[in-house]
Amino acid sequence: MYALIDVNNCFVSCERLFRPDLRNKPVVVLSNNDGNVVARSNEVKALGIKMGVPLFQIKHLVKKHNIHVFSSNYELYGDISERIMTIIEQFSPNMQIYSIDEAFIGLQGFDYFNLNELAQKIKNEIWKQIGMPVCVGLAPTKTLCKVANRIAKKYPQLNGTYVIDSEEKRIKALKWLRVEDVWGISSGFIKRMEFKNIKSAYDFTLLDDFWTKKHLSIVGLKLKQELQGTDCIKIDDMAIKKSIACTRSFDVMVTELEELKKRIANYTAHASIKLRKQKSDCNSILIFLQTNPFRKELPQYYNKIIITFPYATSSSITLIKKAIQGIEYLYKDGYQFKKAGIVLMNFTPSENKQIVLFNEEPIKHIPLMKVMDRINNTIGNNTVRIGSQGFDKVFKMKQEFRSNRYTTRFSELIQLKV
DNA sequence: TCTGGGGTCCTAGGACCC
DNA sequence: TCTGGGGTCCTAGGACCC
Repeated sequence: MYALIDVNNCFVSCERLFRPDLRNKPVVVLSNNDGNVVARSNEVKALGIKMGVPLFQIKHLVKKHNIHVFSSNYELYGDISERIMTIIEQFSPNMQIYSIDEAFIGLQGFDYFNLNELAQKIKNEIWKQIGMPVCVGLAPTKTLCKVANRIAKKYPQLNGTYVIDSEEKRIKALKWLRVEDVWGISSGFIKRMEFKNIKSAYDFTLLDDFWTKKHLSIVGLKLKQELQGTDCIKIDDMAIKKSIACTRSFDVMVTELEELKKRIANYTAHASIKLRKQKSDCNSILIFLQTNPFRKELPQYYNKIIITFPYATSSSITLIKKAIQGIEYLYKDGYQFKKAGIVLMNFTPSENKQIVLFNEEPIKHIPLMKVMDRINNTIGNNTVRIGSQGFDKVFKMKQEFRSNRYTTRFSELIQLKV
């Protein structure tokens, strides 16, 4: 058996933690630049406001229903998430953090436990220690856990937990769930199944294996078997990432290359810190640049380049140099740019670094980065930086409605003192 | 006027090999 | 005029997730 612990309306619940007066009131949290709705309270869901709609399209509803609006505050959400994960970790040595608000744990060896009691205990512990509401779904496969969790969320009388531990419960749950709500089934798959007249998740499990594999690939077949109760997706320690990205839409249109270079340098610095934190090096970086696709009346441009180097590095200096080469190559005069970003790729562990004969990177970068990270960790982000990052506010964003950094202000305070 | 960010996995096809 | 068979590895792009 596995358990899936999933925070209810995560970002909204984080905001409510420090604004208890907003419980039972309609609340939304927005994406960067206050663009789209990325989290909704139950009250907002009930109004029919969909995930991902742009704020400007629902301005009238915000006013009419007195919806409380927050800009995203990822520092806060990340910190709350970490605390929740620490509690979950205590229930099983076998854990996979799936996203900022979800984690699976493996329950091998829990045969003699009352699983529903265990689920309640996890839920109550997180509520008691942190004040965040979660639902817990238990089942023999991860995909069925997702189903169980959905049921736990949907029916309040279950008190936030549900266990699928019999064939009857499995079939009942799958007949209840619409196929488009199955984890891993999206519009592409639905389209390919159109003529099969499949309505429920249960209908999906009746498909022929051969047909499923042929049209929905191994992914679809695994999904089907998972729903049938065969464990196909193992717990996977996702602690080491395979790529690290930093991309941003700009608060304003940018036309100058110098401005783009500065922004790209900051994105790269940000990503390289994450890279060093997980003790990886990379040997390629993708850089992209694009205009605003919503402004169809303006000339459009999108381009990307992948720069690969014959050695692996995590040096901000080297990576920023490559990123700037990339943006210089991509830049075109006469366009108004709205978005840019970088992705670090092809990781190797730092400790068994391959020695390269013609490495162009000075060996001094390694201790230098260590010192830089240590200073920035203790005194505050960006206290020491690479010259090309400039000295402007680092990630300029429209954030009209941001809450306080309630839990992570420590470094800011020290910075003020300095 | 205003439209997010960060990931994973799979596959087809190209470029090689003998 | 006729032109084989069987592999591996890599990569870009697609599809999916939260």
